[in-house]
Formats: sequence, C-alpha cells, structure tokens
Amino acid sequence: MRMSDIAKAAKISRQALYLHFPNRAELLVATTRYLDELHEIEGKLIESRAANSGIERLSAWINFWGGYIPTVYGVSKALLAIKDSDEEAMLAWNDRMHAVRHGCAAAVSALKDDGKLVVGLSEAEATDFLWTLLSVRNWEMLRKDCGWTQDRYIEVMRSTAAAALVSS
Amino acid sequence: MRMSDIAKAAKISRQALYLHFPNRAELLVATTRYLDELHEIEGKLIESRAANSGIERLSAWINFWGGYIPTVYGVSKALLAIKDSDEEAMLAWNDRMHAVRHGCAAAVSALKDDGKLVVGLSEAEATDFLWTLLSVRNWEMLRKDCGWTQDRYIEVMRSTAAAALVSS
DNA sequence: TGTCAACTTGACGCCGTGTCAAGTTTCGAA
DNA sequence: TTCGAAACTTGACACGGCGTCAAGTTGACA
Repeated sequence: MRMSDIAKAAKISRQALYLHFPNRAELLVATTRYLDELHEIEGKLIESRAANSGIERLSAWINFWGGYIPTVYGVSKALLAIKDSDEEAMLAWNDRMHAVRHGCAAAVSALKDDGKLVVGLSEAEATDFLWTLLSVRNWEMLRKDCGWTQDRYIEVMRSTAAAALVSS
Repeated sequence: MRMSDIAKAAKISRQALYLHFPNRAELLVATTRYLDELHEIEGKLIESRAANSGIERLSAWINFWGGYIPTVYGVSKALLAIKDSDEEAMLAWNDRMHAVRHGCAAAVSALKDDGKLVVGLSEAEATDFLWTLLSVRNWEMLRKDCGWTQDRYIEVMRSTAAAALVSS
C-alpha cells in the first residue's frame, strides 16, 4: 500500500496527503489512533478490568485484544514493515506495543494476586511470554498461514495461555 | 544491510556481487543454505530423532531449533523483511518454514503416539501452535525486546510448550 | 470582490536495486 | 611466453517509492 494508493482511495492527489500527514509513518500512526477512537478502545479496556478472578481476567484480556487484532492488522503490518528503517515508526510501534504489554501485565498480576501464577516464571517473564504469544505476528501466522478461524484462534490462545501460566 | 554493505564486507565491488547472485533474495537464500551446510544441520536433525518418548523428542526439538535460531537470525530477518514484496524471497522463506514445521509435526506426532497429546487440540493444530511458538519473530521478541538470555529462552519454551501440548 | 485555505499538476532529488558497457587484472593452458 | 577466458573494476543509467517544491486553480465566506 503506497502513498499513491492511499491518495487514490481517498480521491485526493498524492501531494495533498502531505498537506495532512508529514510522512508515511505519521499517517499510519494517526490511522491507528483513529481506529482506537472509532472502536472506543479505552472503554472496552476498562470493562475487561471488571473481571473477578485472575483467570477470568486473563480470559477477558485475550478475548479483547485477540478480538481487536483483526481491525488493526492492516495498519499494524504496515507499521511493522517500516519500523526497522524508520525511527518514528519504530517509536510509534513501541508505544503501541507498550500498551498491549500493559494489558498482559495486568492479567498476569491478577493471576499472581490469586496465587495462581505458575511456578517457574517470574511475573515479568510471564508478562513477556503472554505479550509474545498474543503478538500480531502470531495472530497472522495462525490465521493467515495456518488458516485458523478467528474463534479457534481465541479459544486456543485462551487454553494454551492458561496451561502455560496458571498453576494447577 | 544493503547490497553495497555486503560488497564492502566481501571486499568486492557491488557489481561483482551480481556476478555471483542474480539478486538480493537469492543471495540471502544461498547464505541460509551455506549456514545449514556449515553447521551440518541434516546430521543434527537426525540425532534429535533418536529420542525415545514424545516428551523427550519435543524437548530435543526445541533445544535444536531454538539453539539454531541465533545463527540464522540475521539472514532470516532480512528474508522476512523482503518476503512481502519479493516473490522469490517469499517462496524461499516458505520453503524454509516448511522444514521447521516438519520438525514440529514430528515432535507432535511422537507425543500423540505416546497418548500424551493434550485433549482439545488436533495434531495439526498442535503443530501450528508449536510452529508459531518457535518462530524467529518470537525468539526476537523475547531475546531482543524483553532481554531474555538464550538459555532462559530455551528453558521457558520447553516448559510452556510442554504445559500447552502435553496432557497431564 | 478580494482573500485564504485546500487542493491541483508537474516537476525534482534521494536512495536502493538491478542492468549495461567498456576497460583491467589474474591465471592457467598451449 | 603469450594468449584467451574468467573474474573483476569503474562509471553510468533506469526504475520505483518517498518526500519536497513551485506555481496555478477552486471554492467558501467576510
């Protein structure tokens, strides 16, 4: 998806795009912010915090984030593709990923409070692991390369995350 | 890492590179093949098949592949970066990933033969999951972004893969 | 009617890949 | 010892995509 493609889709000249966004990276960042707003992400995040037990909270978090990935997949992939060559894209991506990590940390913390965090992993390690498990790349691999359905993705992520992180 | 960087490192002109490799994709592919040869991958793969139980085999496979990722990380990342725009790089990458998937499938199959594959996942799904878990991207996230040591990476992958895939 | 912002067309520079042409070095076989 | 082919060099060029610039057009509205 080149700048000229976006301009064409917006029925605008390529140059007019640069009147609104200084460069490709900021356009993509603005798009993610717009999507977040459109889907009222903040509100839904707060809802997911209402879960009682750590286990429920882990489940709710996976439902939420796993369910949101499809809507940000396109722009995430574009951001991901340029983040190694574009400093600003890198910062924007890290910022975004930091927010996701925070959600993972909250779920892990709730688990720990319940005394249900698996032995053998520190809280930080469990957070790292969950964050990695729920990455956009993994979603892409399972849904696109392996042909999983969205529902199956959520189910399996829930069950495997529980198996890996919840003490039995 | 541009073609000119590679040429400089090889103490050769950029154009001379094109006398040996038709394009960037084939250079990267040839490099992975060379690395495989250098590390006698085939032989080590056969060794890992000697494990007795499915559980041991899963462990051996994670040790092997997880331990090999660091040596192919650089070139894998380069291949990964261009695979969305270069048809040939895409094919080469898929070919490579197919081989890794095969290793995952063998471990899952051995688990199944022992009656130790977790209920709730088909053999194909378990293979998909393991393959995704052991992706180069996940290794990168945990080692580079999260700062894990290589040893810890292997340990956690072994324990979480076992938790997610082995029935208790 | 005049002004200003939003937009247009059309050009350009930069950078990295890949291509081409023409000349030079190296080296082994006759 | 010389000749020829292979490997390499320098220096140029086209192409695609991003970002920039200049100059002209449109349209709203005071």
